Amino acid sequence: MEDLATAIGQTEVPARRRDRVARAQTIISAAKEILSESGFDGFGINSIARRAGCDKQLIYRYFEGLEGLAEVIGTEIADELSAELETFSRKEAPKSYGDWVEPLAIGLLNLFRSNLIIQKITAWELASPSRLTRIMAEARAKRMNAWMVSLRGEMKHPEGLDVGALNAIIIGAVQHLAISATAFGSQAGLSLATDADWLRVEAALRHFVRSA
Amino acid sequence: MEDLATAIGQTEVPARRRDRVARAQTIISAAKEILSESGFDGFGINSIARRAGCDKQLIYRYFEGLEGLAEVIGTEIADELSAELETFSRKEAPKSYGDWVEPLAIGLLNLFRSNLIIQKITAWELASPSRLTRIMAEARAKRMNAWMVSLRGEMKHPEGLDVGALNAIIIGAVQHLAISATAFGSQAGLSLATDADWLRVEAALRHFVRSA
DNA sequence: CAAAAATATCACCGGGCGGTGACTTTTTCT
DNA sequence: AGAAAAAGTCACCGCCCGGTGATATTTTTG
Repeated sequence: MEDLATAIGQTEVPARRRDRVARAQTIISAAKEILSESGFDGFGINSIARRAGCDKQLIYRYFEGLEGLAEVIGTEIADELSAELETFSRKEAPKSYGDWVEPLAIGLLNLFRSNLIIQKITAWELASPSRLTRIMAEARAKRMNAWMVSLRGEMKHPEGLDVGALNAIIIGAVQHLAISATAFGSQAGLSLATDADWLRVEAALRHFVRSA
Repeated sequence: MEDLATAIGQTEVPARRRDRVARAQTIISAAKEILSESGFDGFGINSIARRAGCDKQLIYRYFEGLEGLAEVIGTEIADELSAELETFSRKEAPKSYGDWVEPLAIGLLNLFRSNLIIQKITAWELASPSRLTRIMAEARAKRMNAWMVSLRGEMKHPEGLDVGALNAIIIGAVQHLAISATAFGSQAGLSLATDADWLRVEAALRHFVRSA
């Protein structure tokens, strides 16, 4: 990279031994790792700095403290989330509530299953809401809600169906199952370890939403 | 009370200024309060002793530390839970899956809604499992599972219904909604503050399980 | 090259935590 | 009554936390 710059003849950019953006990224990565592993328990100035291999002072300088760092991570997560949501939102005009909500439910399920950080943020905001959890969850929740209403706007609701309540139930179940699976490997006596287990869940979910 | 004892002529039981069991109960109550309010965040030796108005040493002496205290509280909670579960388990032989699971779902929903401690224990075990959370959740989970299988044994399952998966979904949803309601007052855009809100949830839940 | 600014590190503070030993006061036993 | 045991209090320890000022090192600028 630097070779390119000098070759072009720009103001030389010597391979800096001190690179702020790289450092900042290291810190962000360390914080994300900790968050995935231990949640907000280990999400502290000392712990993050230790894992990033730098002094905690840098976190204050680069991000103006933990809250700033949380904001950065929150928006990063939200961006990744937005991208993922797009991938399973475009189906043709749904014909029924089941048609509409089934891919939504399955998509969310897999999204939550595969994203440990979102699991931790969700779980911690339920167990121990704080400034930090709220900062992180805010951007994410905003995008998810926007996405949902955008989907909802596309279809007409059947008469007599309380779509808001039904969705809250479905989404709640999906979140709970995903979180419980990584925490215990099971939920309410149902093992949630193998792919076969999850296929059962998917089938049951489909059954629920289609028969509604 | 003491008057009665002396009147009868028993070995006099002077109104003790130091009463171990009363003290112990004070400590347990204090711990439960803290648990309801702050979860396992504030569930520490110092904090509990402060709230109970006594020295933390007593917690070590009476309960052999935090873990012992957690065990006592866990079994207390489990006992209360067992009693409550009995109250809505006895319906006549159910004729369908919906018949069987509807009162179960609604009962669990109201039980979780009204029991802050169980909410906190559940939420914390998902967010930050530890020795303490596990100790507390163990007795409770054991009784709940026993109760569920006892119910399950009473009915024959319709063919093609994955009862285990369906139940896991329903129970997960119920738990998540209750916890989310006390934490935010809403879930997935659905307000969960007023009784009317919860009636919507109950109706939607009934709709789900009946149509399954 | 030297001065200035950015970058990074270190040492230290107060405070809360869990945990423990030594102590005083009360109750019970003989 | 006096001794032993139980109940309760106090002071202290080491540890890790978040936070901050002073300092060392590197990079950029003039």
